[in-house]
Amino acid sequence: MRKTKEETKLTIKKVLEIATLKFAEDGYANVSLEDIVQETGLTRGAIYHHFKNKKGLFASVFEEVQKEIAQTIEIEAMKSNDKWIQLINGCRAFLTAASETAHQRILLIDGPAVLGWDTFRKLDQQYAMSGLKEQLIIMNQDNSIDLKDISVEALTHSLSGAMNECALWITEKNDRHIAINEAVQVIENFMLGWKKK
Amino acid sequence: MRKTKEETKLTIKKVLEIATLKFAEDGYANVSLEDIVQETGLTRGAIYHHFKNKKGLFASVFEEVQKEIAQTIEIEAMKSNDKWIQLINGCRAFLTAASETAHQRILLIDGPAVLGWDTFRKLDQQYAMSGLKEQLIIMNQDNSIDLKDISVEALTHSLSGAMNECALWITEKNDRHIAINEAVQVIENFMLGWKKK
DNA sequence: AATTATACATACATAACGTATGTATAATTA
DNA sequence: TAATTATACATACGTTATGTATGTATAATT
Repeated sequence: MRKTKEETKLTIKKVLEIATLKFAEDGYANVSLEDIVQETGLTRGAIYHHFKNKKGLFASVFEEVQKEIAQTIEIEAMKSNDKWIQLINGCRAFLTAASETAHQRILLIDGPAVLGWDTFRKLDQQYAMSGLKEQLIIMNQDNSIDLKDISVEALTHSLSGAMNECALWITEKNDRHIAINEAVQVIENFMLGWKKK
Repeated sequence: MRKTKEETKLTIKKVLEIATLKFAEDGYANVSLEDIVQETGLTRGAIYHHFKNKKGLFASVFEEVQKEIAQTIEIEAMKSNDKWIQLINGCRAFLTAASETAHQRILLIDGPAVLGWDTFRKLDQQYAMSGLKEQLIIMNQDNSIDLKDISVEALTHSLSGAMNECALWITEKNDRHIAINEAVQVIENFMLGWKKK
């Protein structure tokens, strides 16, 4: 009955993939472990062996999605050397990724509710917001922007919140491309006040 | 066993009050109807008589909290005749109310997850965001601001999202007063680009 | 005065979570 | 390589929470 380490990795991956799909489609509360069990062809025992409980499984799923998006952003942002363009491109990449992926329900809706605000914040900080904050600090230091007496933390949270909400808004628009542009334009205008020309 | 209409009103009010407290403290998922039943001294039957189910009870609670905050904002905003000051005061009032009330978990965290994004958005639109959007449109028309080619919708969502996130951030800071000021400053700066001098 | 509607209570069916335990076999050690 | 141990699951069960069906007393209505 015991599987090889390679096989084990595969089963975990399989569970995560299916759980991600189900959670994204139906929402955490509407997915029972039994659903996941059936689609994976495993049993409850298997899942409880690899994950602490339903919430633990969700946490793993959440982190995976988070990582994936963070990577996408990093890649897109780094396509330019201009710090300002990096910022804007990063924002666009987030809006695109977070609104297109079927995973946004996991990331933005169920995430905070299931994990709790503090846990969510820690993870969001680790993967998503730290990058944004650092970028702002760097830009402030090398004079790409001048934040003056503005609180970087408040600014970071404001931008992050604005983009999270926009991602959800974009998803329900029929022409996502237009909506993304509109959102990026707003975000860029938000920052324009601090831009050093 | 049957109560008079007055008494009925009171029981409903009692259930709502206790449910609000419990949901705010422990979160929707961690509150069982049994908890509420015990604290109200009623039975499950009573609750299912007045509300469709647990989610329905939460929806009622959510709407109450929403209404309450909307009122506070309206009152604060209308203390000035200057449209710009109305906007900023409204934002400050929201940040204050949504971060100080113990109800923010209901409003910002559980709300979207339990009700679903679309329902949440509809209610949020009805009570919170419509006011903001209207204010922006009015200001744009009477030349308090000039939004140019910016999408009002995208702007509204951005501001709303920024403030929601800030409200949560403010709550976990030890000096809320300072944090509120920092957040208001950011929001005001966001809008400054469009302000007609 | 008779009827009806309603504000609950009680009892039960169902579903979902989580835990305890068992087992086969891969991995490790002797 | 034989013996031991650790682990990847499966099975079975206990518990809890939701929701539904039904009963009953009494306020409201006719």
